[in-house]
Amino acid sequence: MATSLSANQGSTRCAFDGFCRQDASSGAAIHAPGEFPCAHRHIKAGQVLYRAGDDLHSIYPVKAGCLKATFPAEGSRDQVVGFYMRSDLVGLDAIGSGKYSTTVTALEDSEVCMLSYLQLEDHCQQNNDLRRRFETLLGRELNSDQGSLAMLGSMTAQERLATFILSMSARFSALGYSSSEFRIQMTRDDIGSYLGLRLETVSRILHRLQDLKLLSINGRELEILDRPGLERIAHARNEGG
Amino acid sequence: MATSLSANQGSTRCAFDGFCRQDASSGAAIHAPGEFPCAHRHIKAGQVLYRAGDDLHSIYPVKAGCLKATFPAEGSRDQVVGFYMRSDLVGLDAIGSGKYSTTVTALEDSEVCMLSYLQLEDHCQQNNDLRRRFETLLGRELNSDQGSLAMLGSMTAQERLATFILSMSARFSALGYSSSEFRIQMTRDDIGSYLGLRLETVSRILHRLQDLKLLSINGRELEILDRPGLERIAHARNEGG
DNA sequence: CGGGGTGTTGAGTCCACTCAACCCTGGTGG
DNA sequence: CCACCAGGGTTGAGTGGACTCAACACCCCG
Repeated sequence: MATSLSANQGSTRCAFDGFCRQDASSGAAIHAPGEFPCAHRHIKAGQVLYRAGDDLHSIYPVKAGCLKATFPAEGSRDQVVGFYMRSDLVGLDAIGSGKYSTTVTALEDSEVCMLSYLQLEDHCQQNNDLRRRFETLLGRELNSDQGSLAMLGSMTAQERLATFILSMSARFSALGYSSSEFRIQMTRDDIGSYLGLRLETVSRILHRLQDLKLLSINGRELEILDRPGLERIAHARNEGG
Repeated sequence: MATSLSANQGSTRCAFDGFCRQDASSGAAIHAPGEFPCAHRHIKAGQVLYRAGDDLHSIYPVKAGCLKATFPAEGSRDQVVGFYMRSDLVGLDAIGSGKYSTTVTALEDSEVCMLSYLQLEDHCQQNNDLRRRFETLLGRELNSDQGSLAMLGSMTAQERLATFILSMSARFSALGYSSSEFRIQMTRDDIGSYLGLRLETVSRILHRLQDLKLLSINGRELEILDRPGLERIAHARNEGG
C-alpha cells in the first residue's frame, strides 16, 4: 500500500525543526531554546492558505498534507510554480516585497504552523544558528527554482516527467517514506502546468513510461520499477555523444 | 545612440547602496554607517567570476558591465538562468548550500565588488536595516525566478521574446538609462538558452517583431517602437476570451 | 586573406498541442 | 436501487510551431 502524505508519523525530523515545535499529542506549543510557540491551522482540500497580493504576515511550515503554489498569469489559467510537502516552508515568496506573490492551495486536507514573520525576524536576530538555518532554506528555495528553470528550458516532455518523478521520490525519501512507491496528490493538470505541458501529454507520457516498464501508474498511485532507467531518461542529453 | 551598459555614471543610486560604497574617482573604499570596505574586481569579457561547485566566499554587487549565470546541465550545453547588470547581486545562488550552484561569466568587460560573506553576515547581524535590505534582495531574486518559471511554462516563443525585451527595458530604465533604446550584451544563443528557445528561433522572431513594426533590431542594438503592441503580445493569452 | 564567432534565412521534420470523444469514479437525489 | 452529473483521466486524429540541418552573410581580428 502506498504511503499517504497525510500520515503523521509522530516525532518528526525535518528542516524547520528549531523554527517551531509542537507537542503532537496535546497540540500545546513547547518553548525550547531557539524555538517559539506558534498557532497551527487546518486547510481543507481545495481551500486557499493565502492569495497573491496578500500582505506577508506569517511563514507556514507544513506539518502534514500537500499544497501547491500558483503564480497569477494575467488572463491565462494560473501557472503552478511549486508543490509543498511536510517540512517545506510556505510563504517565502513574500520575502522582499512584503506581499505574497503566489496563491497557495491545499491539494488535500493539510496542516500548517503559523510563524509570525515579525516574531521570526526577532528570533533570527537573537539566535545566530536559527538565522543561518532560515537563510539556508531561502537559498534552497532559490536553487530549486533555478533547477526547475533549467528543466523547463531544455528538456523534452518525457525528460521532464522522469525528472519530476525522481524529484518527488527524493522528497518522499527525505521524509522517511518509501522512495519507490507513493501517492502523488496533484492532478495531471497541476503536473502539466508545473512542467509546462498539457494534461493530455502528462497522461500519455506516464503511460509510455509504464509501457517501457520504468514505472507503474494507477490513478495517483505511482511505483518506480526501474530507477536507473528513469535516470537515464531524465539525463537523456548526455547519451551517446 | 544606444546607451551602453558599461558606461559608469558616477554617483549611483542602486539596490546595494549600503552594502558597499566606493569613491568612484579614487577607487578608495569609504567607511560609512552600515557600510564597509570591499575590494573590487575587473572581469574581462568571456572570463569567469566563479564556477558551479566553488565554495561561497563572496557576494558580488555589479558595478558595471553585464554577466550571465549558467546552470550545469549534465551532458547538454549549460543553461542560462539569469543575467546580471549594475546593482544586481551576484552570488546569492550559493546561500543555503555554501557552494555556488551556477557559473557566472562576463558578457562584456565588467566590474564587481567583493563582499566577504562572513563579513556581510556580521554586519547584517549588527545592522537591522542592512539585514532587511539583504533579505529583500534575496526575496526579489526568488520572485524573479518564479516569474521566469511561469514564462517558460506557458508562453509561445513570441510571447517570451516580447516579455524578455520589456523586462530588459524595465531594468535599463531602473538604472537611469533609456527604456526604449539600448544594447543587449548577450548573444542570440544566450537569450535562447535563457528563454528555452533555439538561437535560430530567437533570430527569426526578433525579425518578425520588427516586421510588425514593434521594434527595430540591428545586431545587438534594440529600439522599442511600439511598447503597447509589445505588451499586447507579451500578454497575448488574455486576448479575446 | 583566411578563420572563427555571430547572425540570418530556408526546407523539412517531429513533438507537443488542440479538439474531441469517451471512460471511470464518487457523490447526490429521486 | 438507479439516474444523473461533475471532475478527473485516457485515448485518438490532425495541426502547427519550434526544432534540426544546412547554407551563407557579416564582422572583427590576426
